[in-house]
Amino acid sequence: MTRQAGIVAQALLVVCLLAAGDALGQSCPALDENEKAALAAEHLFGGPPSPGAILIRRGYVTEYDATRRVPRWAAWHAAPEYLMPPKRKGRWARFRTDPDVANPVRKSHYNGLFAAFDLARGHIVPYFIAGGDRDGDGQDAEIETADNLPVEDIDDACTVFEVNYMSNIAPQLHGTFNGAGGLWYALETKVRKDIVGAGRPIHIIAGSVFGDAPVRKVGPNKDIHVPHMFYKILIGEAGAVAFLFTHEARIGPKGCAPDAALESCIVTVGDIEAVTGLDFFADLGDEAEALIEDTDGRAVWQTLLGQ
DNA sequence: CGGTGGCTGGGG
DNA sequence: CCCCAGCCACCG
Repeated sequence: MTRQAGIVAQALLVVCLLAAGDALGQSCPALDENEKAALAAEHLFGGPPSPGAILIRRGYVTEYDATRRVPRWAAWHAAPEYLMPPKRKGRWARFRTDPDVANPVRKSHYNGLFAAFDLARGHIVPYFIAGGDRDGDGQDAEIETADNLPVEDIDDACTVFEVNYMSNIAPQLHGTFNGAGGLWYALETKVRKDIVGAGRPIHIIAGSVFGDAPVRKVGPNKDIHVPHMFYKILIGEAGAVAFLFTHEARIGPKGCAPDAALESCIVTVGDIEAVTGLDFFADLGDEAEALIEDTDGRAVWQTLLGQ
């Protein structure tokens, strides 16, 4: 190949990769109604916390806030068999445009935010629960055979792709929140290693909080809203424990500062409802709902940790 | 897509 | 101590 041809080939490669950078996740088989019902039943503990339209995925269920362009909440079942997703590299690492929302956020919309504001593409439903044989055909998204050849199950690959949809992403401060050393990372790590990884499956609901304070809006159209706070609720057999974290601003009287100890971020489910307007676990019925919402979060936390 | 890099915390 | 894991970023 001549030098000129080499330059042309290189340019073409770059163009193709730039186009692929905003790729759609469009190759996944659609879920039928029976599959959707089963997935909602698995992931959505106690019913949806709001009456809005929900998106049902293989690994989670979510309500996307199309106005603020971030997830409002997401709910998922975190089980030990889901802790083995393919290594997060190559196509498994790619953020994907959600084909199921209108005017979707694209990966490129976050370009430059990290350098300018330390805002990263933060997963609400984490990558590490995207594994497992979700469709029960005996094959995961990617396994190694005896011949050391990777074998792929497209349905389970879609679990991974859907976790990487940009509709599962919110702008999160990397250094002080989402990255190593941040409270969001610290809680995810505890869940992955010390709760689910220790053999105790749980249900999780997490989401964003917006209140009466100035909202930072980012992206090319300045329409991606940076949440004021984030919350996460863990539900186990002993009850629920809720965490409320300040991100850009504290809304209401609760919620810990970025440099607080993780345990000091524990609040009640009612505190999350007060600041979000959501109603969790409504399908349980008043008695069971009150029971799970009135449990001592700190005691539940210790139980989940096996202590 | 592969390669490389920064950051922090945990472990040998 | 260094090295690795898990968050990410950016480059061609």
